[in-house]
Amino acid sequence: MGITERKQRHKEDLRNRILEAAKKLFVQQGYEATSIRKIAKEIEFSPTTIYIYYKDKNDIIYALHQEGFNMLREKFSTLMLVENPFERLKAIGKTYIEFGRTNPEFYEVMFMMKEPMDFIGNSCMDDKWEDGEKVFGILEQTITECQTKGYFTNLPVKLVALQAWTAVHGIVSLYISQHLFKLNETLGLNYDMQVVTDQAFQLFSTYLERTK
Amino acid sequence: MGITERKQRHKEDLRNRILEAAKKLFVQQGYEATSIRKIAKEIEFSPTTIYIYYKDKNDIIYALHQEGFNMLREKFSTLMLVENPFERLKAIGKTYIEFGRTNPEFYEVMFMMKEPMDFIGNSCMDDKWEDGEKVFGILEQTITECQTKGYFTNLPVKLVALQAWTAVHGIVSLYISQHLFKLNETLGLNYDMQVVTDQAFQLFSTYLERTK
DNA sequence: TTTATTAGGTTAACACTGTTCATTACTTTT
DNA sequence: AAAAGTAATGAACAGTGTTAACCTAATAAA
Repeated sequence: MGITERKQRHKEDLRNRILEAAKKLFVQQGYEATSIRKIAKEIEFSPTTIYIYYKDKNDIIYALHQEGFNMLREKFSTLMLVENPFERLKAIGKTYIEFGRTNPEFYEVMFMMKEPMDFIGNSCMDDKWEDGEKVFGILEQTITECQTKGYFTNLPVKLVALQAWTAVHGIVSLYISQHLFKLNETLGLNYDMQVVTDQAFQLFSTYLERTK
Repeated sequence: MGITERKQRHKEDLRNRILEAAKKLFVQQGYEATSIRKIAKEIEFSPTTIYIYYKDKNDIIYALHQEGFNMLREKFSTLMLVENPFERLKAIGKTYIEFGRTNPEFYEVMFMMKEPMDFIGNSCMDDKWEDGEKVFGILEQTITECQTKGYFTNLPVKLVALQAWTAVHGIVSLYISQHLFKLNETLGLNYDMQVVTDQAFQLFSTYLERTK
C-alpha cells in the first residue's frame, strides 16, 4: 500500500501547506486581513480546496491557536529548570509578556479572540480547552511549590494561579490593543512601551513577594 | 433664521438616530454583526446617508466608545463620595468589573478593540485619548489619597494606577473573551463566572492591602 | 475488461461586507 | 429666473466566508 500511503502523506502535506500559508499571512497582516482567497492564492489552489482540509476559517485559526500554545509551552518547559519556585514564577511571567510582545498575532488568537473558544464549543471533539489547561498546569505547579517556600499561604492554588494569569494578561492585552501606548502618549510621558510593561509586571511581582 | 435652525436640529437629530440605531444593533448583536446596511435599514435611510454623518464605521464605533466612557465616568464619579480612599479604590475596581460584565459590548469597544485607538490616531483632532485620560485621572487621584493613608509608599502613582488598571482589565477581558469560562469548564470546577471574577479581584485587593 | 464508485479539485454563485461615485431632488442665494 | 449648494440615493467596486454542482482521474467492483 505504498501508493495510498504516499497519497495520504500528500494530503497531510497540503493540510500543512495551507496552515503555513495561513500563518505567513496571519503574522504579516493579522487575522482580519487573512482571507481564505488569499491563503488559496498563496498555495496556488482554489479557495474551495481549503474547505476540504479545514471545516471553516475558525478551524484554521484554531490550528494557529494550537501552534501558538505549542510555542509558549516549549518556552515554559525550559523554565522548569529554574529551581527556586518564586524565581520560576517570575520567569514565567516575564516569558509570557515577552511572548505576547514578540508574537502579538499569536497572542491575540490564543488569549484575546472569541472565535477559537467558540470553535472548541462547537467542534465535535470534547469541548475541553486542553491547550489552556496544560499551560495553566505549569503555573499551578509552580505556585504550589511557592507555597512550600512560604508564599501564598492559606490561599487556594487555582485562585492564585488564575489571578496571576489575569494580571499578566491585562498587561499584554492592553499593550497589543494599543491602549497602553495611547494612554502613555496622552499623559505626555512618552516612555518606551517595553519599559512600561516591564515595570507594571515588576510592581505586580513585589505584591506577590509580600505574601511571604 | 428659524428654518435653518430647525434644519440644523434635524441634522443633529439624524446623527443621533444613526448612533442610537448603531448602539441598539451593537448591544444586541455585537460589532462584527452590526453593518452599515443594517443601521441604515433600522433608521430607514440609505446606507450612503450614514457616510454624510459619520466618516466611516470606525467613526461610529468611536462614538460608542465615547458613550461607554461617559457611562463609566458617571459610575466612577458617584464613588468619589466614598471617603476612605482605599475603600474607594476597591469600589472603583468592583464597579469597573461590574461594568464590563454587564456591558460587554461597550467594554470591548472601550478597552479591547484596536479600531477606536486607530481612529484617535488617524482623526484630524489632537490624537489624545481624552476619555481614557479622564477615567485614569480618577484612579490616580484615589491612589494618591491612598498614599496619605500609608498605602503604596515609595511607589510612583502613575505606575500603581496603571498596574491596577491592567490587573482588573485582565479579569474582565478574559471573562468577556470566554477564556475564563472555558478554563473553568476544562478544570472541571464549574464555578459561577461572577464568583470567579469577584474572587480574583478580592485576591488582588489583598495584595494591595499588604502595601500598607 | 468494462463499469461503477469515490475522492480531489474547481467553477460559479449566494449573500453578505465597507465604501465611493455619479445623479437626483430640493432649497437657498445671487 | 439662474446659479450654487446641500441632502439623499441607486448603482457599482472590490472584497468577504461559504456552499452546491460539476468535472476529472484514480480506484474498486462487476
